[in-house]
Amino acid sequence: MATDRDSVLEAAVGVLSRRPTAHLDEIARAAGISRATLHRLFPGRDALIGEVGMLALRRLAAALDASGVDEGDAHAALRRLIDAIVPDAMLCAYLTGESQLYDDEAVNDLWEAQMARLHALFLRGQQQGVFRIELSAAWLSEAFFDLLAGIGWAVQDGRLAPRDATFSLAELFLGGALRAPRPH
Amino acid sequence: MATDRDSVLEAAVGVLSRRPTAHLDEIARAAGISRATLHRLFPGRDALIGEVGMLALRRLAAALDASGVDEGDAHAALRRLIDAIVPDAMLCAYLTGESQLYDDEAVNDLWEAQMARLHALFLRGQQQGVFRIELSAAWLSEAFFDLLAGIGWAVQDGRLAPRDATFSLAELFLGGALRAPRPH
DNA sequence: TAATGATGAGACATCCACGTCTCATTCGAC
DNA sequence: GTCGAATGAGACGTGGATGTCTCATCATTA
Repeated sequence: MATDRDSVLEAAVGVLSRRPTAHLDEIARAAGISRATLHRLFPGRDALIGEVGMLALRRLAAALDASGVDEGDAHAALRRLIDAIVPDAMLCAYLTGESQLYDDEAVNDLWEAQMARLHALFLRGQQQGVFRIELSAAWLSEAFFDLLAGIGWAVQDGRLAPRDATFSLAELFLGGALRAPRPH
Repeated sequence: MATDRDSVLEAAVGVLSRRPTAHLDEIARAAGISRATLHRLFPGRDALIGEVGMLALRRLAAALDASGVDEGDAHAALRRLIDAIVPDAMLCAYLTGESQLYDDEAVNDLWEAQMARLHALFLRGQQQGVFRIELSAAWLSEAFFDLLAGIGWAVQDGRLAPRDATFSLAELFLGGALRAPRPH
């Protein structure tokens, strides 16, 4: 049973990621609480979805902080970021997939702030000569997030072993993003 | 004004991709027809969404056919496939994002058939020694589709120039998927 | 043990999108 | 020009999810 808000939000992601239009009954059941308690924790459906988005963005921001992407070697920072964020890949997948989140101003602001950090990381990496300059930093940012979301789905659906997640993401993305020949 | 079914379906994708819960009024208006006519063309919302999925899958199948992915050099085939499918990237993006399509049996069957062709392409490429074997063919298939969807979004939202679409997809993905050092 | 707070279960009204219908108008064919 | 089919506009009933409420039960604490 999940009584605290974050536990409920994680349960909500598990349901909403698969069926974005799932009834609140179903979400409440998945969280092990009643619909009444769900309403006591979150005023309504919109609030719940918004809070899920904010949770995902807090996790993303925490991963960006923990991996120190804002300065230093871009290649190493990106590898640290991959290690840090892959456990929350499914949250990020929901973040990109749920277009309803774009209506939430608070979510949007925090989202753009984190994407700006990611964009800056790739731009710095290009200036450092480690990332390819034929591909725009904006595209690298977006593609990274797309693959991260893909990792989340593949793991959740059992098509990819959790053990292989970070490796698969890092090797595929860095293979296409790094300027230097692949180090072997 | 779009009177034929496919034109309506394309207009529907334009709306549904951004707001999957958009009202039928909005879809009809986007297609330039009335809600009554929309109902005459498609029995209901589920049917409409299912037909959108089938349209996307027909386009995908056509691209796979046209690029001849089922035999021959895998690398060249994949490049031909990218050229052929990028114009319909947004349709593919909707295909992966709309989880409701998973409930449609006809969509699911055709979807798995096309994904099997893609999977076979990567497997053959690995056997030919052109694709990396450290990454599973399943993951390569999925990642390719994730990036294809990302291309669709980036172009639609104006973050990527349509001219750069095929290049950005091909360079990033092939850079990570090809076994041989990048040819330059 | 008694009391307070939180939770679960259920009932209830409300709202809104959907599906269906009718009718006037328009377009196209002959 | 006339007829026929197709379309647009609008009204209407319905179903279902949501939000709110009440009440009984349970856990925690004094």
